[in-house]
Amino acid sequence: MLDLKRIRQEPGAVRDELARRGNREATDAAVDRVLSLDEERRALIGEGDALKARRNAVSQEVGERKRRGDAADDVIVEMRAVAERIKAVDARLREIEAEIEDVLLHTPNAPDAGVPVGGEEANVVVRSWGEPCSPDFEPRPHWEIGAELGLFDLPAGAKVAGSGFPVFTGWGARLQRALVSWMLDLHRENHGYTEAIPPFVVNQASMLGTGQYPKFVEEGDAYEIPADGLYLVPTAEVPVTNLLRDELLDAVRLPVAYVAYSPCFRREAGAAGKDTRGLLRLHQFDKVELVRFERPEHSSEALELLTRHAERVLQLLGLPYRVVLLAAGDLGFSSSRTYDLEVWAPGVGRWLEVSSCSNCRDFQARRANIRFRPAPGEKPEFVHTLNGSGVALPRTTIALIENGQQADGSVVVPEVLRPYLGVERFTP
RNA sequence: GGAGGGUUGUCCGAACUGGUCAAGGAACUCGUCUUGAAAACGAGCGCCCGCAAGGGCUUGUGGGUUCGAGUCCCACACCCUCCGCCA
Repeated sequence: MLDLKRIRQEPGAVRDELARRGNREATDAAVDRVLSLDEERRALIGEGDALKARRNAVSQEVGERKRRGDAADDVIVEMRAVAERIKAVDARLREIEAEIEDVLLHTPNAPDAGVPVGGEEANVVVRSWGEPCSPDFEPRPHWEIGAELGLFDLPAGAKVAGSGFPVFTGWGARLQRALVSWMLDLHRENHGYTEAIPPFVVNQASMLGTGQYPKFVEEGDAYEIPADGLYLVPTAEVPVTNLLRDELLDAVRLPVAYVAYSPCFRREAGAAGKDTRGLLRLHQFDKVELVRFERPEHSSEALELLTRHAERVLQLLGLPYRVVLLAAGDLGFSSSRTYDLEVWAPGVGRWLEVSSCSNCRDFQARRANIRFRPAPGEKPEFVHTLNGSGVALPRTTIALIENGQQADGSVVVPEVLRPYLGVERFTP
């Protein structure tokens, strides 16, 4: 959520920042709406406060008169009218504040200054690692290899739950478990993260805290459990970031860094029929997520650090990848700056997004009310929150299969996973 | 699912039958004192509106009763105890 005070103080700057996302008309309208509502709001506060001051003074007088045994009927009659008026003013004020909140909750984060303007086509590859080379035989797509080696059974998953709910079997299942264990170990031992297993459902306050509510939910992308007011987590970012919701942290506790495994559930309402082949796009998938809470002045460098931590996973797996700085129009709702990690998959002949590392600055912290006291005696400030996949499993699995495939139909297992799996390759 | 108890500020914790500023303490900040510190003492220590003076709000959340609600009523959330059910 953007800072109402800042919108009031520098509306022009806020307009320009938001316009970088590419829909100036809509964002300008939101800012203007907030400004006019805020003006009305402050006028009503003035009126209401004056009435309440009168009420407080008279109530005190009534108390004194009653204690003395005097009558107070005359002012009590006056106060009935004042109380009515206060109720009306407060009711209108609540409406206005709810509307301001509604607009603000639907308004995305402002992109960082260094973020390129434009849509997806304006994304910038900032670096790459490894050679996206194809083998000297015709590489096959992962769904063929997977079926042949019995790594997963998509028709079975479709029967049990529906299309997009995969079933991993045999070495494929063990590979998922190995990847999760190894990634958690890597980030905990080498990168200093605290391991966490969060709830896989969250309440509405949590969805609001990280920015999924209201938009993501309204657009039908979340799995809901109406009977309990819960949602299946679309990413561990939601429960883990909300671990510190409504907390006032000691500055010495920062940074806080969590690595968490969770399955992720997404309805992908807007993406029907797109990239549906094999494991490319799923309704349920596993992910290891990195979440950091930082002092504001450290969040920019923390995003670089967190991105390097995610990259380390791909390097150790030996998968060629590139780092893409997202343009403003391609940014997620809550993010001010995002690096996508895209891994090369020769079988499908494409770069696949396996991680998205974002600095949300104070956008989520303001929604979730996550603060810290910079120094003893100073005012609490909002922390900056960051998150990134470290990394998502299915597309990493695709890359492992398609990059590891051999002419004889076997798939070579990366060295780092061998202690977890006990084999060097998967064979037919 | 049933019964009971609870939720007060950064933390701890009080407030009889509704009528002062939500007592007091701890921590923290500034100041006085001190060679320095501790102790002691004084002030400050949440949010909103306002240039300011000042005013308003804040006892889990949301309603209600009342001139006036931490206090009374209703609903909900969460925590604790017990019963039931159950991995």
